[in-house]
Amino acid sequence: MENSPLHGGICQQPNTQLATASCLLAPLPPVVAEPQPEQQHACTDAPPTSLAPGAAMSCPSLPAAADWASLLLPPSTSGASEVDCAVSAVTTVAAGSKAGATAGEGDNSKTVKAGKQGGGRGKNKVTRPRFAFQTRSENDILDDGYRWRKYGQKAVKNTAFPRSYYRCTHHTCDVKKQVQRLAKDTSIVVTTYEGVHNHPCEKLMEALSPILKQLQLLSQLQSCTNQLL
DNA sequence: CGCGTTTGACCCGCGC
DNA sequence: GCGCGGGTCAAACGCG
Ligand SMILES: [Zn+2]
Repeated sequence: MENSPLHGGICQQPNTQLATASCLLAPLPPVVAEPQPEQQHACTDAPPTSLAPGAAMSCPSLPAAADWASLLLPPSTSGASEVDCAVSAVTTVAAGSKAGATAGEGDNSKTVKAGKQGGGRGKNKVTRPRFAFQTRSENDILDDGYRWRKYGQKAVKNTAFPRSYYRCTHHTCDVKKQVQRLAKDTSIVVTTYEGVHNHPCEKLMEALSPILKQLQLLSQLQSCTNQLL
């Protein structure tokens, strides 16, 4: 079942804006942060494919924000394989630049053993959400705004290209992600995030600070205006 | 020197 | 019990 790890309708939207919005909405959206003046054009949109049973992921024509919100917190408990409802949407990333392209994403609570070397005897099974993203990019390394440290690389069966394992460098954060390319479509990179960041993404903040500043300014201005009225 | 990547070894669950 | 496949560790190495 390694093939077609994601299924479902395709929801796609402009990346940069989209990424920013989702980041603001959710505390830890694994999205790209670099607001690059990239021309983002919608990739080939496909007609809504039949969703797999259990994946009640519907992507009606909604504003980007709403769409993502629904994507980020789907109440439905899906019972599929690894990444349950992985909506596939591929955003094209221009080569040479790290523009964000997000694709599908599935939430899955997987039981993983927490204990490890040296006395982690606890059968402590922690369930943490997993999100799968698919990106069409020539570049392997996509900067999503967080800092990752690679801790492993392994070749998986039936996959010509190795899979890389990354971990968030924050001490208070043990989010992991793995990146691999599709065997057939070399141009597609699948990124699977595991867990949630419990810290802000400073890169995103940095990129956003001017905008936020201006927002504050506008807010003040508005309040002043209201008082005058 | 501090930090991130490389890379083989190790571990562990699972199927036979 | 053993082999395999996938995930992680950690020493060594490289770079700014
Ligand atoms: Zn993190």
